[in-house]
Amino acid sequence: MRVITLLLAEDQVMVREALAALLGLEPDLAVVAQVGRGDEVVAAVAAHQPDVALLDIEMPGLSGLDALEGLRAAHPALKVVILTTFGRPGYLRRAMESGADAFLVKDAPAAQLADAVRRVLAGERVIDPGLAAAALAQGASPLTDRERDVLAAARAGAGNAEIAAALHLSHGTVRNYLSTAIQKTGARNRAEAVRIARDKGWL
Amino acid sequence: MRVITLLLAEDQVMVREALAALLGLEPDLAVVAQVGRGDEVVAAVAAHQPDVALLDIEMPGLSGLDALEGLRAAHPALKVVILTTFGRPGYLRRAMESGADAFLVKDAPAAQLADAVRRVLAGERVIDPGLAAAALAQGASPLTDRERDVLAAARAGAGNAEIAAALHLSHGTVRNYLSTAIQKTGARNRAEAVRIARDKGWL
DNA sequence: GGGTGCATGTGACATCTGTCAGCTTCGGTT
DNA sequence: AACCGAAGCTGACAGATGTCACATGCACCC
Repeated sequence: MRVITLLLAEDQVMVREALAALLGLEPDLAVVAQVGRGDEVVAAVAAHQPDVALLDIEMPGLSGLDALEGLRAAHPALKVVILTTFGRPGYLRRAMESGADAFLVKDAPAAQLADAVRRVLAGERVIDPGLAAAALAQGASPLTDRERDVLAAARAGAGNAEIAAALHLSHGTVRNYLSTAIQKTGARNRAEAVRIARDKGWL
Repeated sequence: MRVITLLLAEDQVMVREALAALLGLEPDLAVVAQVGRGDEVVAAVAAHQPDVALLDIEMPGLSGLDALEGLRAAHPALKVVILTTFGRPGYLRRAMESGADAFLVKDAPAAQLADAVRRVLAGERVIDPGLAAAALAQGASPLTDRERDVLAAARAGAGNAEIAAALHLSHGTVRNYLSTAIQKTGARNRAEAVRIARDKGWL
C-alpha cells in the first residue's frame, strides 16, 4: 500500500499537533512536515514534496489562501486542502478560484479530514455542502474594489483622515465610498458595515 | 495504574476530536465525554463524573468561564483546565478568580496538555508563564462597570441612541462614558476603543 | 463629618460622519 | 459615436460623536 504524505500548516501548535495525532491514526497517511506560518509553506513543500498540503487560512506571515496561490504555479500535481475555522463564503469562493482541491471547516467531523485527503488524491473536489449552498445563495460581493479597500482600512477604527492618507485619496472620496458601502451592506454606520462585510466574506 | 478520566468541551468538532485523539495516545488518560456547547458541561460532568474537565472558553450557549463557575459549587473535587485560543490576560484573571486549576493556550506545545492534566490532579496549579507575566504587567481593567457595559453595547456598531435605550441611560450619559472609555484605552474613537478593550481582555 | 470615587445627568461646543448633488476622466460596450 | 460604470473629486448640509465644565446623589472610608 502506498502511503499518502502530508504537509500540515496551522498556526496553533496544540491544534496542529492534535491534527497530526488524528491523521497518524490512519495507516495510509503520514504527516511528513508541519509549519506554523503561511510564509513557510512554499519552502516546506519544496523540501518534503508531500502528496497533499493541508492549509489553515488564518496564519501569521501569509494567509493559507495566499500560500495556495504561491503553490499552484510551482507544484501543479500537489493537492491542497483548505481547513479553516470560519466557513465564510468569501473564503470558499477565493479558495476555489485559486485552485484548492478541498475546503473543510473545523466544525465538521474529524472523519471528513482523512476522507477528504483520500478523495482529492483520487481527483475529486471536496466541498462542505452546506457551505457551498451558502456561498451560492450569498453571491458575489456588491462592493467595488475601492469600497472594499476603504472598509478594510476602517476595520481597525481609523478615521476618515487616516484612511484618506493611507490610500492616497481625498477626504471626501473616502466618505463617499464609505457611504455607498454602508448602503450596500444595509448598515447604519461604518462599524456595522465592517462587521457585516466581514461576516459575509466580502472583506 | 489508575486511569485519569477526562471531559472535553470544545465547540469545533474537528479540533475536539483531534484533541481526543492526542490525549488517547497517553496510556494513563481516557476521554470519557465530549461536549460542543458550554451549557452542556454541567450535565455531562454530573453524568460521567470525570477527574478533570478540559474547557474551551469560546463556546456557544455558555462560555467555558461561565461553565466553570457553575461547576465549582457542585463538584469541588473536579479539576478544571481552561484551554483557549486567546491568551488574553483578562481571561486568565477571571479563570483564576473562578477557581480554575490550569490555564493553557492553544499556541502551546501539545505535550503541555497531558502534562497539565497530570499536574492538576497532583494538586498543582498550571499557568502558562509568559501569559502570567503579561497579566501582571497589564493589570486590571481601568474601566468602570458602566463604561464596560457601554463599550460592550457599542461593539456591534450601535449608535448612542440605541445604547442609551438598551441600558436605560440618557443620551448624554452614554457619550460621557464612551468619552472616558476612549481616553482610558488611549483610543481615538469608539471603534478603536472597542478593539483595544477586547484585545486586552477588558470586555 | 469630610473626602473620594462612581453613577447619572445637563448644556454647550467643535469636530467627525453620512448623505446628496454634481463634476471630470477613463476604459469598455453597444 | 453614444453610453455606462468605476475611480476620483468638490461643496453643502444635517445629524452623530467626542470633549468639557459642572451639577446631584450615593456609598465607602478615614
